[in-house]
Amino acid sequence: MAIESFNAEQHARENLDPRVRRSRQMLHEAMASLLRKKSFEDISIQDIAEESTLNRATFYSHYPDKHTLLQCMIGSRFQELMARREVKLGSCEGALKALALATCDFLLETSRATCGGKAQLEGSVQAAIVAVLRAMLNEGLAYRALNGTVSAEVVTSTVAWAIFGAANTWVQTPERCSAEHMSELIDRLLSSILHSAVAPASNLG
Amino acid sequence: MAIESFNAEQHARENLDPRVRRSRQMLHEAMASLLRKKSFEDISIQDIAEESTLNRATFYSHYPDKHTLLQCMIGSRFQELMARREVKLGSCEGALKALALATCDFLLETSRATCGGKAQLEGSVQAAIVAVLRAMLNEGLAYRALNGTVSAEVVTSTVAWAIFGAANTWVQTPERCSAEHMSELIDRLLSSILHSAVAPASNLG
DNA sequence: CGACAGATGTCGCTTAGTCAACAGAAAAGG
DNA sequence: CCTTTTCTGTTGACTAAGCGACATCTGTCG
Repeated sequence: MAIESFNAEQHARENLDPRVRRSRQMLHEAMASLLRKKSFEDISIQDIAEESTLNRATFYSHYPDKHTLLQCMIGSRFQELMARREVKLGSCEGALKALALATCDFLLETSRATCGGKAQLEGSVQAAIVAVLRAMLNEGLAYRALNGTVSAEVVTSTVAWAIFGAANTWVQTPERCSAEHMSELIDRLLSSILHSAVAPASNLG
Repeated sequence: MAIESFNAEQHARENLDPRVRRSRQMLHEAMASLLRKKSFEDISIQDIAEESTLNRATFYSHYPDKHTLLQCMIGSRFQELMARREVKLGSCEGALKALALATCDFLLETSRATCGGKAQLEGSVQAAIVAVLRAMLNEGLAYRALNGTVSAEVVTSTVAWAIFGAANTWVQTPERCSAEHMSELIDRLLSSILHSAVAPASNLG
């Protein structure tokens, strides 16, 4: 239920009843707001209903539980950040670095906006972030000629998790370097992996 | 239709369907937002519908026209300002001045948040503001012994319009004094009128 | 002048959200 | 331990909002 509902939420983002868009938006905001006050496991469905001013039954008509809500919230906010920065892999050079930078910024901001400070992210949340990264990487590769040595899915999955892993340990490092510097580092580490998937003629920054 | 619907909106503010509250809130915000971009007469119902992300039919189920919406918006925002400042005529001393100050601040802020800058207020809008003033003055007098020389309604109406008149010309004065000073002035001008309605023993600041 | 694009109210049908009530699963606590 | 309370999912009846369509009523242009 988790990933499917998240994807459904994202893909049909346009032609979607304004009411459900609003309700989900309100549930997202309620969750974000509550996370500033208490830890995730202390948040009840009732809390979410009250904070969002929506009825409890309405919550259940959108999400089966609070984990799924959190996952969808993270995914959609991460995606919004990407959209705001207009991060697109179409424009080769520096795209990978931009992706890494966005991930670093997002994780840092998320951990700051959370009650526990740097509370370890839920497993499902990690998956949500990686899902966005994978989708973007896949889209980036879609327009390129591939050499069939490895499946594109494997490559993008590898790179996506690698970005997440790097960024995640980075935010949890007490004395960390700048996000800018970190993303530069990630770019250098991973660009070769990405190149290994595309045909020699094609070029990916 | 105008005043009645406004009052209905205010009085039943608590036990009111959340959906209705939300929709009206969104319509208010849409109107306020549009007023920053264009003048009132250039705003169409469709504009309001689009800006609020509500359906055009939904607008008509709340307000008969944009004039009524504007009026309700002004009234409710003015009332909110009062509530925020906890202006209450129960606490005698300085209450009238606080009322005047709130009115000055509100009119100034409203004219600033309007496209035309200092565009003359609609007649219905003036009535909305005065209605709030009158209601507060009436409530303030309700707990006091009155000498029957003049009806309380006449007094509060007089004072309310006087406050509005003073504040309104004040905001339209290019080189005006501070709102603080102006409200002090209004207080001195009008407090005697208010006193004329209450019994000698009672005291109203 | 008519043609035409756009705004206005209004209507019927569909769907989302509200609300009260329910039974069952945890916690709390004496 | 058993009671009491709180949270949880779920249901069904009711109401608000969405949507498309329609007949107007503008204003504008050739």
